[in-house]
Amino acid sequence: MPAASGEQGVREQVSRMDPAGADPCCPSPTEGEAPPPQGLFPTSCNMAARAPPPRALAPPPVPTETAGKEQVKMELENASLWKQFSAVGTEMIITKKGRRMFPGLSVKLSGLNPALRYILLLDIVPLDSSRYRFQGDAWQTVGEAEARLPDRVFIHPDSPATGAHWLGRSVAFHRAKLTNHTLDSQGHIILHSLHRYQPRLHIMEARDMLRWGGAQHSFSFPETQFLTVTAYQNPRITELKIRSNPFAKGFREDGRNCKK
DNA sequence: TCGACTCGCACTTTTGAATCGG
DNA sequence: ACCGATTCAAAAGTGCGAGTCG
Repeated sequence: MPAASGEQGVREQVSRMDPAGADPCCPSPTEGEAPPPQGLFPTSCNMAARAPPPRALAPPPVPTETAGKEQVKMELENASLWKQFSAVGTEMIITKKGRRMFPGLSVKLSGLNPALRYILLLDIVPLDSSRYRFQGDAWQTVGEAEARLPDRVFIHPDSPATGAHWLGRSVAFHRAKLTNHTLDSQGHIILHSLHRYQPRLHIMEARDMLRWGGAQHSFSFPETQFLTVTAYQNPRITELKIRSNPFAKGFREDGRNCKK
């Protein structure tokens, strides 16, 4: 299946950590996108104020002299599935214990330096400042969004790995979990229910897990935007999920658990 | 009263340890 | 002793529906 081209449906921002500049743990918002209310990574104060998730670290920067000379590209592998959901209005269940995303984010990378090491990150940012409700047959805004929660990132379990490792294989973030538990200690990404979000993927040069720095590439795919819910609102989304998700096989018409 | 949320259920897939044979 | 393939049980991931909460 041909994946979406690097130019189609992909927005990339490339930024560079300034070794001697502003707070390296909180890079200023990248250009070309509405600046999120908070930086990509929590401030050290934020990190100290809450229990750190197992793989969500705020490492010190590493000055690097090697910038990506070739253009780094990221393609969404399962873009067609995402587009099916997006056409209906993607909903993601969030639970207290954490729920995986479906569809999951699966991408292919190109343009990385095979010899350099990289860390791949996923974070999810609010799309707007509204709260939503499913009324009639559509989502409508019903008021102001709740206060933004502390940012958390999901670090791909293979990180850090060389460019050679990431190139030519599909990189899946299906283990990332979403929760509505504001005091979550499992490192899941905390979101508000009934809000709209945009997942973002980041590639960072790194020598190891504790020394990040150098060029940073950020990508977002419009078709991966979603609304968070604690129970599906749109029956068409339920139908699509049951049809597409192997774990929900039991609810298909030929399954024993299907409702008549 | 109503909408949002939680929890347990029955089902499926995934994962990893144990076992077996070459 | 080692390694790869197979088996199997436990863990994890699904949506549903009833019950709870504010």
